[in-house]
Amino acid sequence: MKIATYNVNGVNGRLPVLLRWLAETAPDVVCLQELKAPQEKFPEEAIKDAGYGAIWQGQKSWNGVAILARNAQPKEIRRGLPGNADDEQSRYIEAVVNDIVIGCLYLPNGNPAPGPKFDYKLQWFEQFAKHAKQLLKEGLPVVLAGDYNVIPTEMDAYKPERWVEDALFRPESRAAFKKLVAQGWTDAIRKLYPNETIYTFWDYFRNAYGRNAGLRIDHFLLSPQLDKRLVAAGVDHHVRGWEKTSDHGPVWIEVRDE
DNA sequence: ATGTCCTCTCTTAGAGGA
Repeated sequence: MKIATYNVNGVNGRLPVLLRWLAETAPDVVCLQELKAPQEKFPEEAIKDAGYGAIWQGQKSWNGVAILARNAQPKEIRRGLPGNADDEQSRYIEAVVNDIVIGCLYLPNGNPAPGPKFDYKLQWFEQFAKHAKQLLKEGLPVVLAGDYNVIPTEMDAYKPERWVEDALFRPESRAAFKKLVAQGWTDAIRKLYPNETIYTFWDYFRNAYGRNAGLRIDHFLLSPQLDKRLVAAGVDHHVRGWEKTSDHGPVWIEVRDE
């Protein structure tokens, strides 16, 4: 079973790219972020015609998350984080597909830092970590997939020294990610590729993709019950080279069926 | 500082966000 995450950067603006990638790689589950579309403008029909059931939480202009399942309907567990009821930003949605709990997240960017946006990032992170801990306690196969907006280590940035003041790489962000993983999660990409340079995002500026000046900020965290089933992972980085493409590439893992 | 590209609006240019 192949599970993917993809920050599409506008689900309608990128629809041809999304559909082309779905047809080419046929992932079983897809977590999408940055829909940038209100609830009623999600391209439900086109995605259904491509063979995918979907649940989504939209928002005008910004954010927005969705879970797609091939030839199936994701069974929704929740939208929004528990304890975050007054959060107006659509950043989390959770469903069960094939007995696997799929948490799809779009963690706040947090720039400029320091400032209120960075405070919001850290507060959201804390709420998310609290929920993640609860999920671990349930002992189920769980994947938390999405755009974490965190560069975990120096290995994960083309020029880490350029990012030290940035909300994606500040010590507080890295520490929050590290603390989350330490609850008992496995960073799937890093587990399978402990020493390789792997990027999931390339800025639109300065030909970043052409120079492979990227960042690794889209992650899969696996609970122990899913980690033991992990067989492969990768980045469909060629998609980042397509016309009218997102600044992120799709990232995927493959897990054994049980 | 800059670069690019998305979406929305007091819309066809500019603002805000990433």
